[in-house]
Amino acid sequence: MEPPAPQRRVTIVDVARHAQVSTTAVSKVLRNAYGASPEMRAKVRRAIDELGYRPHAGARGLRGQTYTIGVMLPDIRNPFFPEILDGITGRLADTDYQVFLGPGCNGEKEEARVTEAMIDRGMDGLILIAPISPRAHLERIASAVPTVVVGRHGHSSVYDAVTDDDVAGAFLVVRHLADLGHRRIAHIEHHETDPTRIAEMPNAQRADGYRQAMRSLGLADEIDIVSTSYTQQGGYEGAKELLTRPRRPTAVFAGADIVAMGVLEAFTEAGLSVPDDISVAGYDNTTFAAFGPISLTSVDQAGHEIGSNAARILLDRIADRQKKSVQVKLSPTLAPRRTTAPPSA
Amino acid sequence: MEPPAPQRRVTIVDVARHAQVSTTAVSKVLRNAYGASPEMRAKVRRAIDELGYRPHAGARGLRGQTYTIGVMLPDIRNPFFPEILDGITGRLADTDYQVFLGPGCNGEKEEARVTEAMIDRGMDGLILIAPISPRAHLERIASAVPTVVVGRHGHSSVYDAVTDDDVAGAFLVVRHLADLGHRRIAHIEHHETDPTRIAEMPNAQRADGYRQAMRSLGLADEIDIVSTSYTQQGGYEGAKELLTRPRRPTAVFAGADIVAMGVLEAFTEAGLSVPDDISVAGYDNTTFAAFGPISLTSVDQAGHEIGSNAARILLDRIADRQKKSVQVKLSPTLAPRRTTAPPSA
DNA sequence: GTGAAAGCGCTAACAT
DNA sequence: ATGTTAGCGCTTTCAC
Repeated sequence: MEPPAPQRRVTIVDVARHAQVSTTAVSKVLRNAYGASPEMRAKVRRAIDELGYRPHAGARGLRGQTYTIGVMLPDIRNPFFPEILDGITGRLADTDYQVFLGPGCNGEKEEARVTEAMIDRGMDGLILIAPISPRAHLERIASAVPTVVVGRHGHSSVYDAVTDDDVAGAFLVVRHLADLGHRRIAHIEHHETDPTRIAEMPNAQRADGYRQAMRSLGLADEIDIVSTSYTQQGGYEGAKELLTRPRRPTAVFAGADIVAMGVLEAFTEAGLSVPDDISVAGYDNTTFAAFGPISLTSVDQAGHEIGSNAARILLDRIADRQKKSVQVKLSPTLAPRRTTAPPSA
Repeated sequence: MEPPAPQRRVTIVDVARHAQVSTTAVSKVLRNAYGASPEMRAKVRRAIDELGYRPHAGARGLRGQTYTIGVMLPDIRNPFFPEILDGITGRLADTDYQVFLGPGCNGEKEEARVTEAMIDRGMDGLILIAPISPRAHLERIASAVPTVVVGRHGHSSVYDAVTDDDVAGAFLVVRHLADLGHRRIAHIEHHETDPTRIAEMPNAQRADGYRQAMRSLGLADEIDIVSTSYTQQGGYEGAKELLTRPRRPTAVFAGADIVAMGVLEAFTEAGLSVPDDISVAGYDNTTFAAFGPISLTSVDQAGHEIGSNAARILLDRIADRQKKSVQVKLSPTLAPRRTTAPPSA
């Protein structure tokens, strides 16, 4: 009775021996590198299949790459992020790269922990989605590993950036509401404290776009912004506050679908009917917004394209770390639904 | 003008030199291993801080552990999974382990790709949430790396398992509806084809629980199951079919909240009022269900506990790979809301 | 309690 | 085109 041998993993040495070639040859085949004849390639591939060999990423990383891409996103619960993710994995599907996600991070400290963990694991590239860390920190990360930042406006020479045009998105909403006949259009924004970060954050851009749009439509006097947060709770509170106005707005532009959810909840509680008594629009065009019984007018960010662009740019940068940084700004579209209608008055 | 040195990473050798000790000593301190005096520990820790040293996980993995836990989950979009995830990360927060998620996998092939990628990256343990791969494949994975399977019933001697009692959950719903006075209670289940897998899947258990509950309440004649899938589309189609019944059910138990969403959509379209004309209950108690304007009666699976239990058990198994496998079955509770009410007739 | 040295699986530089 | 060899950063014997 032999003790059950703790089955050693098949290594490149086993493959080399089995194929009667050197380990170098195997390595070259694995990486599709120059310097292996077709016959050699065939021989090696056969051996790989027969032995069920799979390279050990950690060992590869010690000298070369790990073929691993890390994606950091702030909150798994936000139904917009899966769209981006699909775009990323779609673009990477027929490459040797494998994607791993960091667990949701809510604060700067969490972001730092996750990005460090990714770097420590030798990941070849990072995609940071809507990070809140200061730009200096992002640049430190990017100088350690190829990095694409998604959802931060502004230009960096160290990292590449993919954004959606949030100003344009806000314009779409305001114009849509104005076209319906609304004048008293209020906005609920995410309160931003950090002065260095403010100009780069999508939420600030949306509020800015709202202001610009209102002015350009001659509605400057009607500008009405409530500052809470991009959460359901924030939407709820913001809506409550808007209901106390002497002249109640006839339409509310929430900075995110999740905020609109809170708004809808508050209005339902207050006995208001949407859109008969008041119109509501969101941002992100989440599945929530698309859900029939809710049918929320929203802005579609083309998350899939954002993701595939980010992945493509990251691969380019991995291939050439010296190349000039790239900025891509995509254009949103409006998804008009049943929560917006002409004002009753 | 020096060319900007491509800043080499700080290694254990740098730390050892800086602290005037051997690399062995540093390694011991890192792993809290036996054989280092308090003074030595202090000295090394100081050097680590001063140099900003962080161990390279890939290199560690070549000999020991990578301090990485992989979590695979079928679909990021399902709002139930983040709860489990929070439970996992919460339990792991003050350990040295870092969690990474595989990107959503929908099929067996995808699951295999992700789990292989995790193993190839030397992950120390895996948590597989609601996997659909055949049991034999799960056991193969588990024999390569410590594994906890979440949401699969049945007992394995190779992997540990954490489940929620789906039969009990179905009972909760049926009893709740019966208590309200319903008799014609229909169920929408996820169609399962694979005969070997069927007994292990939560969806099958829920359908089973529904049948048992109906019988035990003397409603065996009213059993009415529509077989579609656990998607919004599946709920929509299932509801459509139920509406064609000669004697329409007065209540529908959807096997998952996402299914209930589709049911609600179909009923809204058909001009039916919920719960006045017909009651609807879901399963999972997602944020969707809790959302005020929807307010869906649902079953709460205590996702957080599921996650923390899975993480705890995984750590135990990493510590002792020979120990007997463990099964934990948690108990669900009912979250009654506004989509269920006494039947009108 | 401490350190020297071997080696984990792979790639890259350097022969041939 | 192919093979030999050094070494990536760390942990682990095994001496002392």
